[in-house]
Amino acid sequence: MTIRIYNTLSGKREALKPLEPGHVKLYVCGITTYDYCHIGHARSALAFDMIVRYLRYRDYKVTYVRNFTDIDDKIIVRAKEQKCSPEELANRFIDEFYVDMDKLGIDRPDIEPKATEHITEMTDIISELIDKGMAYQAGNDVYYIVDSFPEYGKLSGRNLEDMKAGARISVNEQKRNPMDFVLWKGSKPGEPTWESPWGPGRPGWHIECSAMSRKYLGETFDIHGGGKDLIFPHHENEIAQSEGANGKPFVTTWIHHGFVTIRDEKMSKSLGNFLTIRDILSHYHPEILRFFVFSTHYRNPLDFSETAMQDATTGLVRLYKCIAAVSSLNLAAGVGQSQSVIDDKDRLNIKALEGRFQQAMDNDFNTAQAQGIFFDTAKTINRILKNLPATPLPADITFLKDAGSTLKKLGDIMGILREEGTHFLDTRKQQMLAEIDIDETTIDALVAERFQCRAEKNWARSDEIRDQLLEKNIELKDGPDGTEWSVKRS
RNA sequence: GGCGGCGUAGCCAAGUGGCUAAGGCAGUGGUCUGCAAAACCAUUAUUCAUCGGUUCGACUCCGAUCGCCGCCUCCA
Repeated sequence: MTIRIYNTLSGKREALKPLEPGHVKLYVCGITTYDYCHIGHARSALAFDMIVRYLRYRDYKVTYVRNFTDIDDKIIVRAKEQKCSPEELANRFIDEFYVDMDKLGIDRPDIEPKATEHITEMTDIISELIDKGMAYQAGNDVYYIVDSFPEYGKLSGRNLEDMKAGARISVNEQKRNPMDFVLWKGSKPGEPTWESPWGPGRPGWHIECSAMSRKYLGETFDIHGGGKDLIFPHHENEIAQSEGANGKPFVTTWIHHGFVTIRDEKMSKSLGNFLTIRDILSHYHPEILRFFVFSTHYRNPLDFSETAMQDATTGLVRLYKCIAAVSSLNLAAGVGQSQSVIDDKDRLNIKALEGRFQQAMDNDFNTAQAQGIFFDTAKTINRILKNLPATPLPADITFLKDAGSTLKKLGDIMGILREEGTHFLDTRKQQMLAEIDIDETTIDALVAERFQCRAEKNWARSDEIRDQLLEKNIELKDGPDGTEWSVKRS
């Protein structure tokens, strides 16, 4: 089976064929470091984290590069506002970014280059483009000549004529063609500057990715990724720069993920409708955010709402309850005299888990389908658990425990089910308990009183206690070994 | 205006032309229970925005229409 990936360049799903067999080289556009990250950034980081984990699970070696844009207009403006240097501002938000990434359990990429540490690599490419007649200096700026690259527009499906017709680009007297874009900006007083053959200045936005990807992954590599909003102009311009300078294809496969929306509108700083990662993580467990993110295919829009987060919570708790129940099975308890209670259909269903998971994920990383398979498996496991006799066959217990381990192993690719089931549920219980107006001692006392009442068949008082606790969002569960309680979400 | 995408049950969401249109949430009936809860079982789309076309066969391909969203300016 091969992994098929949707390629923005061709508009089709294509089989993954790394240029170097078995080794995938991946470059992802990272953040501009001037503010806290919102959940749109989280989706990007999570999507590529999942992709890298899946490729590694499928035995590919992966070299994963993700950059930091640490010099740019927004950084300069924000630094001025906050009365610090652009460098200080950038470093501060890189640190904050790592705080969020660590909380989300996202692995670090192999290489995380910063734009400001690769100025020479950028000026090299700019010089090459000038030598080839594909760029020109105008004043203290250097521009790319879009007309020199006949394939300009091939990624975004545009042509220069159409773009000029609907041009919203501000007129710049220096440019020969309004579509030409800046490679190097002459510096204004007070701005960070670097020396260059064209005078002091700083790089344009697009050139950093051309320069850093070439340095770390070569002139041609397998996958380049980012948000859909980067298709034009950012990635289109990268192609023009890199293919122009190198005279070789730049990237085989372009992966672009969809946006996080709120009430079906793109979450963005300019609309002011964004929620930061730390906003969300102060209310929800990181795995709940991950479960939510992966409930929709990565290319589709993902609409954030409290309801959707509640659904994700319910779903993840359901899976955790299942694996907690399996891990609490005691292998030594079985004395082996009973027969297997697992019928062939259920056995096959559980055995098919990993194969079905791979089939879903091979098809353009279909995590939504993969989650469906998890639920389907959990349902089967729960059914078997229900039918398990007091002294189950040890082989049955082993079979179930293996199924639980497989769920955890596959869940780890999406970054879920990483905790022990009982630990996750207990922690959650404690957190929810802290939010409501009752303590554990009181609950235990009432439960004990109710136990006595039930023994005396005093159902009136027994129900009264249950209702009283339910008012505080405490749900009771009477089992053969006594009464358990849990905190209900209000 | 140009380009791209989406429209599948009350809600969310898979579906790589052909086997019963996954799965989750919510709902309903049942098993269990003193009654509940959880879990399990059953049930919930003769139909995939609409209308045409291609095909032996279409949710899936093509065209048109309607609606929504995104990009074309910084953006994940």
